[in-house]
Amino acid sequence: MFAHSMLRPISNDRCALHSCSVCRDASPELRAELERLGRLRICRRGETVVGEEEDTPFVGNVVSGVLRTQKTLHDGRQQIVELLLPGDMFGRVFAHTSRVSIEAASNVTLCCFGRAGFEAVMARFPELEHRMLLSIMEELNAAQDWILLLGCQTVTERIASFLLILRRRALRPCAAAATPGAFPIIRVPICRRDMAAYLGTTVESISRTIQEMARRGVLRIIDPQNFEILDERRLSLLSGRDATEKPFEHVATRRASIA
Amino acid sequence: MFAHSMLRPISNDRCALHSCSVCRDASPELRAELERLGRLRICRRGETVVGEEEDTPFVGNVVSGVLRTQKTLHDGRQQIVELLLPGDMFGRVFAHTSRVSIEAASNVTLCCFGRAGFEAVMARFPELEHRMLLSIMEELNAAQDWILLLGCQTVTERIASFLLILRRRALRPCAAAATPGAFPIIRVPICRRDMAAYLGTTVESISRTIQEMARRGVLRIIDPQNFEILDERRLSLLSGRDATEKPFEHVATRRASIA
DNA sequence: GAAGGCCCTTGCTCCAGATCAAAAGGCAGG
DNA sequence: CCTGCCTTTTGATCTGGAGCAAGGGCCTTC
Repeated sequence: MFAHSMLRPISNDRCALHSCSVCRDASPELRAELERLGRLRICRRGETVVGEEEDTPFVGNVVSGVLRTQKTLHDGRQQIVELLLPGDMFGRVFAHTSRVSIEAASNVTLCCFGRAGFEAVMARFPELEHRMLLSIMEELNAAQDWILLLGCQTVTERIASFLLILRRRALRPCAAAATPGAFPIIRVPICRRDMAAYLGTTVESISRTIQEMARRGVLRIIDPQNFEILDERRLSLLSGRDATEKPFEHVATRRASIA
Repeated sequence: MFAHSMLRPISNDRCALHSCSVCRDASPELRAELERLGRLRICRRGETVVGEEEDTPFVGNVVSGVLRTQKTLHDGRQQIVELLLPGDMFGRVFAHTSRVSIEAASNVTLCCFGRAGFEAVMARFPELEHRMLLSIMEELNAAQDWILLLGCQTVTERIASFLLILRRRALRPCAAAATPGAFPIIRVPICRRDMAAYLGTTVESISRTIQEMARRGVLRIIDPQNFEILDERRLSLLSGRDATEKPFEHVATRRASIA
């Protein structure tokens, strides 16, 4: 029987992340160091990489697939706090116990670094520590954006925002190479249940809202995980984040104003 | 007429934060450096320290009072993303434009550092950069905790959690000195409108919920900003975060289970 | 000391979205 | 191929909390 996850050293042509993760722009010495430390690991969908309140033996980045980091209340309610796509880092340096559980939302390939080893490299390469600082600041920006989304946007706005975020990610240089020419198609890499846990709503509401968007001609449902964007302008308006939308003068409320 | 905010150098006995902010445990040289760079600034309630999408000329920490960092949607809906209490840092190093607006939720005293100057000190003192990394990681933890709160907790749970967080902050060593012996009293340093914008709800819901808690004997309302905790155990249960609460086996839903 | 603004509270109404229920399709394992 | 499980969708119902309105108290400004 195989171990339920496999570890192996990174051979030069394995980790395709050199151009878009911690390794990007790293000096040759640092890159060599990281390559020596890194181990590829494959996890199947549903597998837990790090448990909540558990020790975090390693950090790393996602090579392919999607990780979810989530928190669970004692009565079982769950909230996905972050989705980690290829190129994103997972795990926290200097943090002995994880404040979230990290699970595979799809089959994933990870590039893992032992936490102690990684910290040692950080101590020797200030450029790495600096890069980590910037990376965590970016993560904080995203988290604060999510707070806005959960705190005062409707389910429709959340879903539209989510689709647009996925789209922007897919159009980023290093990801675009992976899905060439698929311009108006958005691929949602997670199931409805995970979408619900991420967006702070339920599978039923998501299903209804997306079907409604399709009826209104905003998008076409190719299959439950793939949509063709028919009217990006309108999707952007639905997201409530459109910059061209004129500010209203009336008193702000918690709910969206009637569109 | 006075400038609407005043700047002055920190004299040795002015900034009381040596023991609990960036300065804590700083080497004497670093501390001297920061003291030379720091300027005290006083802002009145409602004043904007840094506007959304504006340039951030400085970073710093809160000496007294409360700052709120908030985001605004184009139709005017607002969400407070963070409350910064004495000892907390505001502003982002290396970030040229702010992603939030930073405003005084009460009269505040700030200790400000020019951003460029602070970054220069960081470059010379790795211990400072490291401390910043840890500080931002802590901020990220708090933000992710807030995502859980907004994503799947009821208004009652949010309020109870908020009160308990304030309580824990007030009991922390360096803050406790400021309010000695005030054990069962929670002071809420912000108005209902800010509470609502922070907790993702409305002033009416907050008012009703707190009154209900008082009717049930969980707390006593001394005045709208001061509460005496009568039953901490029950408050903790209401927060939905009590560790002793037994996990249910039934299917988890988005709503709280009937208590 | 009068006026205007906030701030907080409370009653009433209404609705977005959660919950409950059920059915159909797909996939993995035996 | 059958069985069981999971995913997605759709319909029907219910409710937590938002919206609206109004009243009283306090503070600041003129």
